Amino acid sequence: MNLDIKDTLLAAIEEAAKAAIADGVFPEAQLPNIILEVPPKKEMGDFATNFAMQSAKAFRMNPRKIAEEVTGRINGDWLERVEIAGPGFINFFLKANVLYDGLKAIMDRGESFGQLPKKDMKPVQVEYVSANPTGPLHVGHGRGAAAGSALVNVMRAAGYPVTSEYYINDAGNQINNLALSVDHRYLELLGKATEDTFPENGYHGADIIDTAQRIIKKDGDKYLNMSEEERLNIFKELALKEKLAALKEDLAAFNCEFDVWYSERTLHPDKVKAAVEVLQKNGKIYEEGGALWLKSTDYGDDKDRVVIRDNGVPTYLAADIAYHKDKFERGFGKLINIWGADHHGYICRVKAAMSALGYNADDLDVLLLQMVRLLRGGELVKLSKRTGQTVTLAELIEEVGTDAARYFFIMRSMDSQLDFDLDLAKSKSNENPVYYIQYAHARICSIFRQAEETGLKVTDGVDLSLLKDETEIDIINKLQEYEEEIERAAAEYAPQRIARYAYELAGKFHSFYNQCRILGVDDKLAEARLALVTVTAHTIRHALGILGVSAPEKM
RNA sequence: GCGACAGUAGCUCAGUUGGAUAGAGCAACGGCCUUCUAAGCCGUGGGUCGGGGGUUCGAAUCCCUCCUGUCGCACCA
Repeated sequence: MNLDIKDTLLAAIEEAAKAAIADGVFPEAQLPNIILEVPPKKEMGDFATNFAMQSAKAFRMNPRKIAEEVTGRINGDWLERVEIAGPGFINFFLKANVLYDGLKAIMDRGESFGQLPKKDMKPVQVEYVSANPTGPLHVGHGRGAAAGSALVNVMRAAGYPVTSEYYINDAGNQINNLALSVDHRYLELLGKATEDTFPENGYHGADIIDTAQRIIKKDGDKYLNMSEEERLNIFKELALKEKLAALKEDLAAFNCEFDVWYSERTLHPDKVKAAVEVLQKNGKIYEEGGALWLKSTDYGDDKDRVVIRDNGVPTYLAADIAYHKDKFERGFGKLINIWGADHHGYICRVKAAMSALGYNADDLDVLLLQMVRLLRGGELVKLSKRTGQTVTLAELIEEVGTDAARYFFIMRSMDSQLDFDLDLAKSKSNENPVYYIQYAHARICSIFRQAEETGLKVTDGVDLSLLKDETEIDIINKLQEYEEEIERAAAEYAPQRIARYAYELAGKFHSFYNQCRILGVDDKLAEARLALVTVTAHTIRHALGILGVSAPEKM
């Protein structure tokens, strides 16, 4: 509910409790943290607190007795009445004008409703997707893309200073394997190699063959005359450029924008070297078997980890340590990484490295995204990275659309496995939650169009107290919760809360729509209702915007 | 073996700073379109919150233990 009235109420409870202590009714004791909640039933009032039960032990008193003493000391012109219920809940019933004042306050916010004040804090970085540029994004990356961008959006709405970043793994073995794969396909297409000699760690995707074909179309067989090394270097850069461009295109089509594209290559060799030197200086590196090891076991890891191989080449971890060190050096106070759950074993060693560098490992939060399984016709779709048998994000968007795909990815909490039902996502039916929300928005927009024709509009003198229907009250209450929901979703890194909120708000609107008419009723009432749905449409649009889902005006 | 995450209605899932009679969608059943979009609304039925212990006024929620599922446990990334 409305944050102001909540603060007023909290203060009133605290004051009442302190007054009771001053009166000698309660013993001197530390007051518990007072919690206000919206009760599950309307008969339980607009707000409730379990303060009496919380403090029963400290006061050594019966909770109901405590509740009586507190309620006897609370009054305010915003309060209709107070009741004590159950084991000692205190239920507050607010005067109706509080509700209408709250709605008026939202109306006055206009387009800014849903945008919380900027927080005064060090910038936060969210790094997500960061898939290797060795092939197209698949559905698993899609979940990361949807969850990450929604998290960025909701944190920005909550006022956090957020920078989004994509780490491009454009150095290391996988890029060499990419070059080898393209090269082999190139030779194959020119009849100089056969499938059975395909590189062992090569990429089998059809996109690699496409790349080779494009090379031939453009330059023919001219690369056959070069040394293999020369050719591989050219193919490497060419393929990398192409894969990266495709990746950016896929993400843009999926409503994901990144502030920074960070190249791993810029870490080599200086920043990697510098990071290792700091670790050495801190005594967290030792040599064994010709390799340099990080003493990650000092920080709870199962075993120590190699950072520089015996051949002198840094491991992936070494680059990652340098990368995260660089993030902190860029001034971020909080780092959030979104990783696939299959990388969870990696968390401990990276955090260990941060501690070993002298940073606070708690300033790095790694969010794990559980796996996605695809269902079609009730059957599991078999996927294999090894053979290139995947469903790409582009194919998914093609099949079900960005809106449905994003909503489905976001609506489940990150740590639940997701069964993505392709048939459900593309069904234009009442089984599909994303359409349910969009439909509510489209219905309101339809009303706007007709209201305009009849000349109905909201004026400064609108009388909101005419909104007395239960479905109207429900919507107003729900609207009041929106910014608190944004705050929680951001603090808990839980964008799925916004998906659910949008669904629930849409549901309240649909109930209202079937219960009450806007056009054709008394002018003053029509105006009040138009005001109500105007704010509702804005809020749905805002929530969908956080989710990266469109809010169509017609369906 | 170790670890992360899950186990809640027939199905898919909400609900973790401990709170009132555990919620929603789908599926099932019964109603609502001469009026602003029926992609909608209203109603009915449906549960040993994986099992067992513990903590306390109170546990789906916290602790211990066991069972089941998924994913990991490289000088790969």
